[in-house]
Amino acid sequence: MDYLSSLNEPQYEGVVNTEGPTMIIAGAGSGKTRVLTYRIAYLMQDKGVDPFNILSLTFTNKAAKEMRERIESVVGSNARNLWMGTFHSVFARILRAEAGKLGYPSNFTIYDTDDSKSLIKNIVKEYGLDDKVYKPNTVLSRISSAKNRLISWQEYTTNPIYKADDDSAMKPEMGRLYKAYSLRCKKADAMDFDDLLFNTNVLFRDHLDVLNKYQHRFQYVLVDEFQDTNVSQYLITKKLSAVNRNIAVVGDDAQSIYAFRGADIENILNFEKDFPDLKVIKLEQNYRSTQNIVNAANSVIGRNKSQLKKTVWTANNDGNQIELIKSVSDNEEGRFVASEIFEQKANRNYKNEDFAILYRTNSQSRSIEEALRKSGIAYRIYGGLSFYQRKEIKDLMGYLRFAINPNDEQSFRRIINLPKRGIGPTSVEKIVVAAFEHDIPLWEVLTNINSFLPGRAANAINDFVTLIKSFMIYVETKDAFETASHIAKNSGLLKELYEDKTIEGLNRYENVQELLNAIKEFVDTPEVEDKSLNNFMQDIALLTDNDKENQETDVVTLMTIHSAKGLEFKNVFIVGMEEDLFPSQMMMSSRADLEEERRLFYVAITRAKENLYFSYALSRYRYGRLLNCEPSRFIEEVDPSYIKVNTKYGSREQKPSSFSPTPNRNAPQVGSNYARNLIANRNTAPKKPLSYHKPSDNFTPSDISNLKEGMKVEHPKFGFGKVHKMDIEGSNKKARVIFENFGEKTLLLSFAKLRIVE
DNA sequence: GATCCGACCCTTTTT
DNA sequence: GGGTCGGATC
Repeated sequence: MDYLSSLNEPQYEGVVNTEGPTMIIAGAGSGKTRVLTYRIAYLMQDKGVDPFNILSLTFTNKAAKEMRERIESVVGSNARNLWMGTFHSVFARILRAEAGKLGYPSNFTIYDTDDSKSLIKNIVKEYGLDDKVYKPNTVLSRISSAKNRLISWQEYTTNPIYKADDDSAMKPEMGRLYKAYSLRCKKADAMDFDDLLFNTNVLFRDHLDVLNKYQHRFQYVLVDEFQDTNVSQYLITKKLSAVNRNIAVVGDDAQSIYAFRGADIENILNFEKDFPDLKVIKLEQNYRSTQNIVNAANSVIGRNKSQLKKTVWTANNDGNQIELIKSVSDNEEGRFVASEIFEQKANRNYKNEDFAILYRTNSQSRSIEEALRKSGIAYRIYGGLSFYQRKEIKDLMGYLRFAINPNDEQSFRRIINLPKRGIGPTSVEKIVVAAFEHDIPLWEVLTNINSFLPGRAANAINDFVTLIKSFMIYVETKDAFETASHIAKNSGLLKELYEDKTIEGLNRYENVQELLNAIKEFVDTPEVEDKSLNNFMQDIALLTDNDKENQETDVVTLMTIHSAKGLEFKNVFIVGMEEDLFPSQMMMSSRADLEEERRLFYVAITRAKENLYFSYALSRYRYGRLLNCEPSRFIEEVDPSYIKVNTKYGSREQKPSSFSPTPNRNAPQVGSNYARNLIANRNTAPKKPLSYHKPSDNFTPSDISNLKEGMKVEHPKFGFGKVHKMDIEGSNKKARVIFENFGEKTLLLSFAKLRIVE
């Protein structure tokens, strides 16, 4: 095969070693995806394996989709028949086929995290427990981690170990909540994300005939990002491949960043125990990044105690040093990043798509976004609030879900009084409790509401039931698009949105239209045989924004480091490199946590192909307050020879001594690398204390698009000054302003905040 | 039961 | 900075 000739030795091994258990330890940028795709292509083309017999599990829908496309480009459209997807989507599909065996209908609802949390909130309230102690997040993560270790609520509530744990955590009711939560999900014919894996394990444990069927179907099993699998996922793959034993796992322990979600690095060790004849292949040559970036990354990850031995190296050029950018504030950080992108595009012919800005938390995107918008740089944000999490979308989805599964408690709560029907929380609570106490489905209570509620409320419910029944007929007889648009209109949702003429209202209306368009597209796809709403809704809860088609291509990418895993960009900015932010304050309590955080840093560094920037700010808005920040310890963890301080940005007063920490906090740092770096980089006199102008009380930036020479202006930092000259370079307008106390400064109009005084 | 307003919490990261 | 929740009021 000609495509095989392009592979190096271990890559080749990874592709053609198809029989028996294989573990591929793949360093960052070592061509992992290539090996995986070629391996599958090789199975199909050279070994004649039917794609229906290959199961390939990835971590994100996006990864699955990309891999399928790449395989398709080698072997053609037959690749569509591969079983390829995330653990959650593949096993949701299997669970729907086998649902009856577990006592679920095949149209069970998948609860997303919001559904789970709000159900927990309801239960905590019903039990009269303190919602400060039993926060939805805390409770859910406890339940989730139990499920991911395959601990059922029955086990949890009978084994005193868990009780003791919860008692000492001052949360003695956790077991009761786990039980109630599970029963309520079951009653609603709903599974949460963890149930999809948990119940697959139950299915394979209790129904050997089913297990047997899939064991024989999946002759070859591949698992990508193996380091991020949890126990529940691992056991599923282990069982599935127990007969044919053709299992290949691919991963990199250095990039394990999902321990918080139950991912267990032990899986790698267990794998060796479970499959003693395991063949281990190491991919160590990095083809992605420059020498400097690879070395910097190695110097970081070398600090972790727990890791598998491997040496990532590259034959690429040395490349440039990492540039360290210091800013006084998060807003300035945004401006610096934006102008660096602007400059690099102009000087080195990069396009927007060659840049990524990575951060630790989604909330950091705002200041960056603002700066990019102001400088006219097209960007796209991944993650954050996903399309399907928007209120108006959830509202419509609530109706769609409820028409398919009228026992879905969460959807019921969402839509019952939307639009207003005069049914308040009291009635809703009565209905839900009645269903539980009489042990009958929610829908049965609703259809016989007169036995449960008195007059006025009952009438409203009856109208609601009639409406839903009319929707159900559509669900049964029409395609997804007809059904959804009918429901959107006749539920009154669309009307309500249409009447809202505010900008946000318009936006919401458009979002609903976008959802309807997506459904239309689904219906119009020739390959889709089952065009029912039911089919459309199947794994919609498993989709995230990141899975959406990218409409614009030449855009700067903004995303969390977590979402960036598996991707690569020519130029990468890691922003917000500050203590308590990255590493996150929540990850500094234990060595294991800090090591995970460091692996995250490693992932971030290794996304870059050509140029890498670290950026930190001395102050930043967090929880609505302006906080002082210190540079991240991670900066000093990179061997200083790979870093240079960027002197283009930052105010002149504090130029070259740049990456000094603010003089406070940990005095014991003296003698650390930190202090040494500091001294090594200090090549000017000690920095002058800052004495910036304090903006006038009435300071509000003026519209400065028509700024003229001779105007008197106020700058929030530099104080008062006079516009000396206007410069225009391309689309870039600059003003040279002579400030009373700071002399001449050149300000980019797109960035500068100036108040025109006269 | 609906609506408005102030108090309070918050922030990891994702299927 | 923003989203949620509870209390006061209609």
